[in-house]
Amino acid sequence: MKSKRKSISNLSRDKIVTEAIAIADRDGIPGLTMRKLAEALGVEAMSLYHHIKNKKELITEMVDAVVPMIPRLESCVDWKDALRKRAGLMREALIRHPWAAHEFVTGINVGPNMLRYVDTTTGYFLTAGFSYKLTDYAWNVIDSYMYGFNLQSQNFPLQPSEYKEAAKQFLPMIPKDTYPHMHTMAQVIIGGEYDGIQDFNFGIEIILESLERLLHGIQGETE
Amino acid sequence: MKSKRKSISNLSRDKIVTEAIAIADRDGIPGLTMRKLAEALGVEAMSLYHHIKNKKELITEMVDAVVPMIPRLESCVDWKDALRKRAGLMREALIRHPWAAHEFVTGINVGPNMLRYVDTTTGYFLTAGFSYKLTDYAWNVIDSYMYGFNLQSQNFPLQPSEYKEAAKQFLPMIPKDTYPHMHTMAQVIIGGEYDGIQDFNFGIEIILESLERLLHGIQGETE
DNA sequence: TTGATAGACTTACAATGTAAGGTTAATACA
DNA sequence: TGTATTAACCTTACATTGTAAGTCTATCAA
Repeated sequence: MKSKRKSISNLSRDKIVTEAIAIADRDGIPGLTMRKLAEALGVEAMSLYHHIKNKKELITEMVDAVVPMIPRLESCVDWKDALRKRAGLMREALIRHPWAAHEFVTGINVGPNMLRYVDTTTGYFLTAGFSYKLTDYAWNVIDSYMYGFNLQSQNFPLQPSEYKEAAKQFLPMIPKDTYPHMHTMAQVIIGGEYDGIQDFNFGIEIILESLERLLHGIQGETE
Repeated sequence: MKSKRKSISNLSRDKIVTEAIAIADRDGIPGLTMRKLAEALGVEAMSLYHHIKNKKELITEMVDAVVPMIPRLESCVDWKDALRKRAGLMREALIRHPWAAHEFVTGINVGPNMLRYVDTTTGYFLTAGFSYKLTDYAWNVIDSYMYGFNLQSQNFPLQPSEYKEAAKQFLPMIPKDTYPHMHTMAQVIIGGEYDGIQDFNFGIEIILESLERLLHGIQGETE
């Protein structure tokens, strides 16, 4: 008598989460209010509380729902390629859902998608021959970078095409004698030989390269 | 006739910012309310608005006030040592002010301390011989990692000493056939050969090592 | 039929940032 | 000295938020 009800409830729960993600994608988490969400679902705000405990729990569900599905490592695929693919997929997810990076990084997530995601990632490293300890380290470096990069770039107020003009505008605020390096840096930007915060992949490659050297024991410099 | 007023105003502004930082350190940014802040200063909430435009501006000031003072690169000091030092100082600041990482990463900051901080950092790279473009890339990788790592570890709900017990508790939620790698990882944790999210420095060393190789042109693998 | 209950609704409240405007005391100038 | 200006603070008020508490209703088991 309970299982039947539960399935109906779950359906509604899914609809709530889906709609909440759509709203958050548009308006951010502050723009996701219970009233607005309810209205979008043709319902009153308090009705939502029959399906979710509170807003925090809703966000937890939303986070798990946007965890990207990353492919299992097939034996023939290089672990580095697998991690590149994973980084690309996560980056796409973070771009599609601009609120998500902050939520991933803040607070714990143990939804089924996240668990699968983490398990697969861990598998990449273990299969490649990393120790458990090194796997944890490596995984952490990559994710810290991924989240940090995306948070920074998502919140950066300018488009690459606007850099030149902005730099020109701010140059007077950066006198050469106080900030010599930044002054020149800004001039370089104005000169057009430069295009600002770029290339997520640069960092991924940097990190993967060092990890590979660690894996092959080329140099034990781990401090 | 105006400058005299201004100095009094600035003094109050500083006191507001200082007190706001103290409150945020204790209660976080959500716990920093205008009323609470005013009360701590022996004043009514609306009085604050004579010195600051709004809460957002206040936070901007707070952020700049906690930017660590990093030493200028003296010619004899290795650029990597300078960056290690910088990372350590920033990490201390982020630990002392748990709200700060999020604010650094979210929204732009052009206060005088931040400008000096960025200028000095840029100087490390340029002096070492990095191009402007590579300097920007490198600076970005390090900061993305720094912010990402701190956000993750600060929000991680467990102390290292609690890992073992937590892992034991969660093990049933991680069946071996669904999550084979994580299952073993959790067992390793229980086995005690492992101590969880650790070592900020690991990532810094990893990144610095690759950057040095790029600087010396050992391998052009930058994708 | 009856009565339990899932699921929606109504009302209400406390907490928040801050707009609008009032009060007071110090300063600038006649 | 007297008067006008104004910096600094205060009072009141409001819209917006999450959500507690309780109500109504249609469905389904008995």
